[in-house]
Amino acid sequence: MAHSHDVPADLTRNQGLVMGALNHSVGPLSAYDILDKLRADGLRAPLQVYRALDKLVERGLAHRLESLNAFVACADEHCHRKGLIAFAICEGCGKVDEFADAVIEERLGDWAQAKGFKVERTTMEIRGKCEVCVAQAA
Amino acid sequence: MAHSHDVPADLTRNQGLVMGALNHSVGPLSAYDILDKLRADGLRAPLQVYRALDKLVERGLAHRLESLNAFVACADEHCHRKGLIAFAICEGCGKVDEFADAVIEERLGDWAQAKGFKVERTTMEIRGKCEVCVAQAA
DNA sequence: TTCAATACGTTATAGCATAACATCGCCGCA
DNA sequence: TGCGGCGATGTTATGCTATAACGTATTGAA
Ligand SMILES: [Zn+2]
Ligand SMILES: [Zn+2]
Ligand SMILES: [Zn+2]
Ligand SMILES: [Zn+2]
Repeated sequence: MAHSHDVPADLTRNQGLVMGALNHSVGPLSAYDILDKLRADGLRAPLQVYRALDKLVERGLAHRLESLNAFVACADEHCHRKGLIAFAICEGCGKVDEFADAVIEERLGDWAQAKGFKVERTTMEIRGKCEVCVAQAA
Repeated sequence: MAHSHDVPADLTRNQGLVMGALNHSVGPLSAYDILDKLRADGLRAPLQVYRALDKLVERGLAHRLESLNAFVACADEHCHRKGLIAFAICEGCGKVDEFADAVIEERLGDWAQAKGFKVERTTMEIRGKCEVCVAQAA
């Protein structure tokens, strides 16, 4: 879960706190999870967290996992250069693996072009068990 | 929005009502949307809708769109034979196009095998504008 | 008939997200 | 220096999404 500690310095206080919470978590956190972790730092209302998350997601420092209603720190410094990002979410340990695949993206582009569909955003989330958890279950 | 009217006959009353609501909608419906449409038929509580939806999704007659917290009728009679299904959701008119792509699925399988990840379920949702809505915007 | 499985109905509650409004601090500019 | 815009913040209230917990009813075998 390589989390990048070289966080941009121009984050606001709340943004920094939220980013820190995400960076120090092994798995995704809901906005309310984050809020609970940050009450000691003075945060009190969900909106404070949501507003920070909006900015972080906008800047590509964090991602929203639609299928979990939760958020993770971006694990790939350069993911904003890539188009489609996929997430593999382990139901066992909660870890999230982030990856990009040019072939899938191209294939999707082909489909869109054929249909005249203008893609604005794609979410791809794979649920299952990671290697470690598969081994443990056996 | 080809909705299949040859719905299985063994649905329960509530399941049938919910399926009907989905079939007659041009776009996705939230559970609460469905509830409102079915109050006249006697449904009163969210749980009645959610329980029906669970069964319908389980049988592949409906799909849940994670990025919308909403549900659509399955548009492809044979989609349960296919693996990965993708949804293209138009932000303009709300229509949803359901399709399967073997290449994407294979590519995903390759990634999973390389990583030792055991895939259980995949959601792929593309947000954007359909051909009609793109034309209108121009 | 008896039992188990499934569906149903109802109330209450938990979890996720945003509206609306006031305030504050920063920075560019008259 | 003082004004004014803008973005971030703080706070309260509210709305939307989903499930827990309980009891009843129906069905369909053994
Ligand atoms: Zn990323
Ligand atoms: Zn795992
Ligand atoms: Zn389908
Ligand atoms: Zn459209």
